[in-house]
Amino acid sequence: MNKLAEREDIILKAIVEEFVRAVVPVGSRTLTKKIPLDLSSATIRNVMSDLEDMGYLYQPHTSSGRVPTTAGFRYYVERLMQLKSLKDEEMESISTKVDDFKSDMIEMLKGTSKILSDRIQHACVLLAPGPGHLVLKHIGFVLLSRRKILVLLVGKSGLVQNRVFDHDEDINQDELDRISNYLNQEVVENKTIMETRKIIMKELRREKARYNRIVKKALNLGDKALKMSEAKIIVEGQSKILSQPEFAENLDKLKHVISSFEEKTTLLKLIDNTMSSEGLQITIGTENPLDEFKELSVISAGYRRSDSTIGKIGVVGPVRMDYGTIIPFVEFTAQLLSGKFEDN
Amino acid sequence: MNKLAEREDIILKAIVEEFVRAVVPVGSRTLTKKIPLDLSSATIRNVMSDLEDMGYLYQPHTSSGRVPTTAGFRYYVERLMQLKSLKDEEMESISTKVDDFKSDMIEMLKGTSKILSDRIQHACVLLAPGPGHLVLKHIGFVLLSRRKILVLLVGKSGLVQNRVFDHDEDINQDELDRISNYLNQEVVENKTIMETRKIIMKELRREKARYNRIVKKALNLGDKALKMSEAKIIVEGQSKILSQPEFAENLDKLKHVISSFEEKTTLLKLIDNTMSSEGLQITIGTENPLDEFKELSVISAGYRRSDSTIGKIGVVGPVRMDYGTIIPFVEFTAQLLSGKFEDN
DNA sequence: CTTTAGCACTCAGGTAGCTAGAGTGCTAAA
DNA sequence: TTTAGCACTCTAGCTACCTGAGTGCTAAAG
Repeated sequence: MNKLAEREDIILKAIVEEFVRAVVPVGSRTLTKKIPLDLSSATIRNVMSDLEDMGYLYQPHTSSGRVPTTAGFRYYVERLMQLKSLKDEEMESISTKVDDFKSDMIEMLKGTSKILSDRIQHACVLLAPGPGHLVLKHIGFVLLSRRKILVLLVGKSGLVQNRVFDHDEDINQDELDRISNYLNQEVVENKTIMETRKIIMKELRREKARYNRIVKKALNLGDKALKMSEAKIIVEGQSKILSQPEFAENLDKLKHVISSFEEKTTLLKLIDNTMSSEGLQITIGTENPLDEFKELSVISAGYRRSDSTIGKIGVVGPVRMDYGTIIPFVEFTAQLLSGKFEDN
Repeated sequence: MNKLAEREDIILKAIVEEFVRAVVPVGSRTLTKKIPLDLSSATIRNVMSDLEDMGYLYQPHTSSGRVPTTAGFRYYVERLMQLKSLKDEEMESISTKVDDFKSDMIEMLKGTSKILSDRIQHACVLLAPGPGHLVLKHIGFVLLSRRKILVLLVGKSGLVQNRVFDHDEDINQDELDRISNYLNQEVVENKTIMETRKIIMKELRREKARYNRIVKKALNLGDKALKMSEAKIIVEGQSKILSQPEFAENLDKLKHVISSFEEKTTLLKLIDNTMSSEGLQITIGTENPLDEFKELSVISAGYRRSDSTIGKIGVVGPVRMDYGTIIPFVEFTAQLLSGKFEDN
């Protein structure tokens, strides 16, 4: 994407911003009033025509104004946009609201998504930390029936995961208690599930395990218990999409998009595709490989615990979003979440 | 609601069913073909006119066919409708799907709602059992930080509930373990949370508690741990509402309804209003006291553990629903859930 | 070479008028 | 009591027309 002439920059910027504001194709006359340059509409028309040739604009029909293409928005986002930094009160207000949530991690993440969604009036998608990243505080077993064992994994932050599995021999609650004691004392404390599993694997290979029945059982059971389940996706404010003027007439598209949002697997793909890398990421309209989201943009940012990205938070809205305003919000929220997951 | 003449019954039934099918006002000519009687359209017109006077039908405008009113649907549901009982395969298929869910109660309920919603193509609202109804198998405490305690309540069926609360004095994990041992052995086994609480209250008043520190602490903690949290509402398939033809043109109403669905408090009211009684309940259109839902009907049924209703499952859709098909589904699903919560 | 004024042209969207079709209510006869 | 027949009503869809915003092109001015 080559740098354009300065005048082209100014005009493209004005077109994008005017289009974002009014959601209607922008014409040359309107622009004469919006740009700081003193040019006639005819001149602007020439520039617009150039920009169209370069692929930054397109006309819905011959005699209409221009609308930025995906490439136009992309250029705008990379070179023209000015980020509007958040006001201190704004940050303050968000972070106190987030602090108000109780200790259940999922509730906190849902709440945070809702806050973000309400602030910027677009849908919000959040990928919760995979269970592998849970920092364990405690592991417990409850015998439900002769060979059915419930495992409880309690995270440092108070998050609980649980799951039932079948054991291949009879076992009683006392034994389970001894096993969980062993695991809690020897293995678990302050490591993530992934780390814990690695340790267990290693231990299993060591001599000692072969000779101590309880240890061996504990490790085997621990291994089974920590097998990971899939990541969780949270969506808030989907109905915000209904309010977007571009969907007001096209009910079919709307339906399609909304039901995609209900389909967790589609969302998972969306996140795989657009949220895979770390840091801030912006996917605009047709850049999105999923058909359902070709008319939407996704702005997302990862949040982290110590050095690794453990989840993502993103905003999904029409291509015509106010990128300059929304990006700082998304970044701030991601930072806020990182802070929540920091060990302290 | 008085019984109508037989011919009126037949015609009203045909009108309701034809309207449900075609979602368009029903005219007299159409009816001549749909009813088993050999009557001319003029005669039918007279009957329709009578039915309109009685308030069962109305005309959107003078030269259009008739549409059933709320009263018309009500009469239909109470006297005319034939329930289509579920096929065995259908029941089989639903119940195996529900069985597939893992032990987390909320996940199971969500999944069940989704299955129901997909089968009947309408939104589904579910009120999860208040935590007081869980039959306890095990209670556990994990110390998260000095005064923050996580309580784990494991139900007999493997359902887990957890919650964090603050304790007013320092405590350590050993002590917590002793406390949970005491509670597990002396109090918990095979009683619901509510029952357990009652027992604890009684114990606390007895002499013994005053002299044994651990027992006292245990009872106090148990009391705190079992304080009930608010009921949880689950919504699945809201987007099904988008596909309803009656909303296709009226985007504003649609928006209103959809955002009401996102607002948990509104839903709570809906459930208070329409799901309060036990057994099957049907609320049609304007019978609903909430403005947002005046154009929707709710079919709901309670599910129970032993003798008390512990939650509700309901379908929310346009007034023009296929009541005869949907009601058996809702009833069956509620029974299925009751089964899940039964002690066995 | 760049800019601009001017003009012819295009197209969406709104309005008005017309028609067809579905449906009604009423009346008079069977 | 039922029905055939007829006049009437209203919606939905179609066409024609007009307006206004916007364009592209050309030729003249800077």
